[in-house]
Amino acid sequence: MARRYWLMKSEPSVFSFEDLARAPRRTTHWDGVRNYQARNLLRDEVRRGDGVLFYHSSADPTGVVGTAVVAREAYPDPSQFDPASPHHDPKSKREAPTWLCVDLRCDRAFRHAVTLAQLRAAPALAGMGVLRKGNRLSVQPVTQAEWRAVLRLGGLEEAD
DNA sequence: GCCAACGTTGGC
DNA sequence: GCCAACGTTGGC
Repeated sequence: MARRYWLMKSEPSVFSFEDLARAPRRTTHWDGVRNYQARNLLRDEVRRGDGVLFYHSSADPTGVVGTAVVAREAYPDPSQFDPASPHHDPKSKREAPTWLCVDLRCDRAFRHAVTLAQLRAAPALAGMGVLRKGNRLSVQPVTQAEWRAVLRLGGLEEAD
C-alpha cells in the first residue's frame, strides 16, 4: 500500500521540530495524545513509513516547519502511567492502555516555514483540516496533493 | 489575555 | 439520553 500523509501538531515550547532534529537518531516518541479520535487514527491508520507534516501550534508564527517519518507504529504511550507527567491518566490500566503514541523520525526541515497564513492563501490547500475553524485534532490526514503543495511552499522542490 | 470551538463529565 | 458546566485547544 502506498504510504499516507499526516499533519501532526506540537507546541514548540513543549516539543519543537528542532528538538526532534536533535534527538538521538533524530527519532523520538510523539506522545501526549489524549483525544479518542486522534488515538483511533494512530491505532488504525498511521503506518510506519508514512509522511508527516510537522506543525507548530501556539507559536509565532504557527505553521508547518518540516517533515518527519513514522518510525514506529502505535504502542502504549508511557506517559499515561507516569504520575509525574502532565499527561498522566490514573484511569488507564497497564493491561489495557487507553492512549497510544508513535515514534517520529525527523526527515527534512523546510527552507522556510510555511505559516498558517500561507496555507490559507494557497488554493490547493483549501480543504486542509488544519485550516478549518475550531479544528483541534492533533493528527490529521493530508492528501498527497496537499502534501506536495505544502512541501513546495516550504522550498522542498524535489520532494516525493 | 481573550474567546470561540470542541470534548468530556456528571446530574438528572 | 439530554444538556449544562467545565476544561482544553489554539488562533489572534
